[in-house]
Amino acid sequence: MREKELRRSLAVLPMGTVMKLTNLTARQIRYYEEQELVIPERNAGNRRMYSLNDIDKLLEIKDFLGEGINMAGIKHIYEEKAKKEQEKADKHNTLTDADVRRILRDEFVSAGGFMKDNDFSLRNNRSL
DNA sequence: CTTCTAACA
DNA sequence: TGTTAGAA
Repeated sequence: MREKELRRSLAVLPMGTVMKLTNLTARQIRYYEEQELVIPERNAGNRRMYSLNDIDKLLEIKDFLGEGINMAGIKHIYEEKAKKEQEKADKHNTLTDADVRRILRDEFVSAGGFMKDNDFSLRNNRSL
């Protein structure tokens, strides 16, 4: 499920393709970039290159606009979404007590070269 | 031929 | 947002 995300993030679509896929004008697409929504990569020739995720976001923006939401509103929506994703990332990266114990054990093992005795290592593993 | 930036009879 | 000019 990680490989798929990588491919969806690959910027391989030029403006013309994005216009056809989203039915938006180049003017609009560039304007949304100015508003810091959907920032595309640039190729060697300074051409904007979009990813499939960018396409999804542009379509989402088009929907929001169609529902009568303005730029400020859309920006607010993504700001909130970014905050929640950050919180989740923080929690996901929090070490559990089990993680700390495992890391501590590995540190001691590599530092002292203990655990040569099988009985000792088995007893030690059982306690972890 | 396509896309980019900058600007507005 | 549309459109256009001139460059890349």
